[in-house]
Amino acid sequence: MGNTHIAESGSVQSVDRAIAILEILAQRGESGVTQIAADLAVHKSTASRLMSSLLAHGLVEQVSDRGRYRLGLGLVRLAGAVTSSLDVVSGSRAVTRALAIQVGETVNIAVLDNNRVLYVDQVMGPSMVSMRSWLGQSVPTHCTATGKVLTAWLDKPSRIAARPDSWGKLAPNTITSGEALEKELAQVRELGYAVAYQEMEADFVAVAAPIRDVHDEVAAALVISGPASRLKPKDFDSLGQIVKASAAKLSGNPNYWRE
Amino acid sequence: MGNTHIAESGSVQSVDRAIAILEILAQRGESGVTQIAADLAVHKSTASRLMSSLLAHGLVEQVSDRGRYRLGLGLVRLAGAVTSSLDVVSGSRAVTRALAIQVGETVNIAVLDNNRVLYVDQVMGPSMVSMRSWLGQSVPTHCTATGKVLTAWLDKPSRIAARPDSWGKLAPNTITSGEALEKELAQVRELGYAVAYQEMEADFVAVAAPIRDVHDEVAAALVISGPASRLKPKDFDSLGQIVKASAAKLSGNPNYWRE
DNA sequence: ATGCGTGTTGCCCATGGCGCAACATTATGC
DNA sequence: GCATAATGTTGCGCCATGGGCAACACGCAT
Repeated sequence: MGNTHIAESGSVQSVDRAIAILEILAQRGESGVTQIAADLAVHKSTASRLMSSLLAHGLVEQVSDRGRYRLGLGLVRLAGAVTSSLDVVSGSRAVTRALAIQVGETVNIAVLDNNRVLYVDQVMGPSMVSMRSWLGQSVPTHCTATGKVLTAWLDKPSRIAARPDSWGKLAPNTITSGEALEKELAQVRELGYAVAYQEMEADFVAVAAPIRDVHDEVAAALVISGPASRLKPKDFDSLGQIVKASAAKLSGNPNYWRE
Repeated sequence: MGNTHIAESGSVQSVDRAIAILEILAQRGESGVTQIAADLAVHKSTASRLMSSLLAHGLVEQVSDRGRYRLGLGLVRLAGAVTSSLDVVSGSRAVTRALAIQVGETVNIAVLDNNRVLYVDQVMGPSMVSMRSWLGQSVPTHCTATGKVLTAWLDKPSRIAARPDSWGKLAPNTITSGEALEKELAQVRELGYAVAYQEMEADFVAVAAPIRDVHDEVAAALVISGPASRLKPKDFDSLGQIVKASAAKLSGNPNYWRE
């Protein structure tokens, strides 16, 4: 995220600055007025007034009087409206709940967002091991089943843009080169689903399939996840077919899964 | 939420307007530029430019070209940073996961927000029936265990301000008068926990206890919930004691659960 | 083909956003 | 305990930006 915003048609500079503050706080956790002013290259009185507006609406809050600021719960309220409207329009939760019951694991929906995976809805399965809140989390594309599904059908320049900055080994089976990833994505296109078997985290397994828009393009990914002790390689193809079937029910929705 | 913003020291009018747009879209689902302009009492070119800034940052998106707007997934990303930081600072998820395992039901944390209950974190239990995403949802105070906990220890004018606008019967046991609610809240203060037994929804039961700040004031509520077929009246007191014990572990955290 | 409504954008000007300076408060070092 | 430094806030005045107007492009209904 660039700190200086190049003026473009129709944008409002002070609104852009206020949103940049939210993005800085999302990355840093907490910041003071002086630090925010430095990041935005504005005077600290400017930063103080922008923070004041965000504070008044609950989008930021002060950690202590005359101290540092952090993101506020007003954002949780607004995000709740987003996830509710995802369901209102697509009816996705009926499908995701049925899938969670059928396979007994956590189910999520994710989209591609700034070349990373963003989890936008979640239904948890009965497992204790998978008690984890993915909603709102952002993860890399190369080591997640959702990321593979969201990128496999992109053109090559776009697939390359979505690759990680570094190929560190995050888990026993992390893909660590562009070549290996291209072969993996070719297989995803052939099978119609993706698997991540202990690639982002040890013991963590996910199976994902594409949710397509009316133009048959991949708009989102439907994914089930759980521990390796329960999701074994011999089951991957049957699970893949099940997830594909559920994702197909969510595909073809006009005016929804658009980026 | 008033549409006209009375200028106050340190606030930035165009930022206030942009946030007001987000709040309108949260309430309405979708809106057009002309409608937003009318709500804000500004020219539609002003509304169009404000929307353009929000669009550029992903806080809104267009449902279709030259059409209506809705809240964007950028808010889900920002909210994810909020719920992650709740855990980072308070370590609440270790406690909420342990509680979910212990009682086998869904666990949530909620705060009082604009005289309503706002769910800010969630761990789901093993039950299929309780598969429901509360995160970001806002519900009334009088018919929820969390709402009773969040309001019981307020002074009387604040308790009255938190009452619903109407006393409609939402479920078999909905409280339908201020007098009955006052008696209920007195009992909550005495027991140290609250129960909602089929009050907001049929078959839905919740047991909540207060999370207190360093000043011993109620900052948030910890709640377990599930269906009436599993959570029976004879169990309420033991469940209440268990939730109180878990809430106590989350209490006394400086600089966190502040409103 | 025409009329209507919506959303966008160039232009210009009035105003609101901003930087400066001063101040209050808190934290830090000695 | 005191002096200094750093942070955040706020009054003031200026000017750069936000915003209204008008014109335009587009989609839809008739």
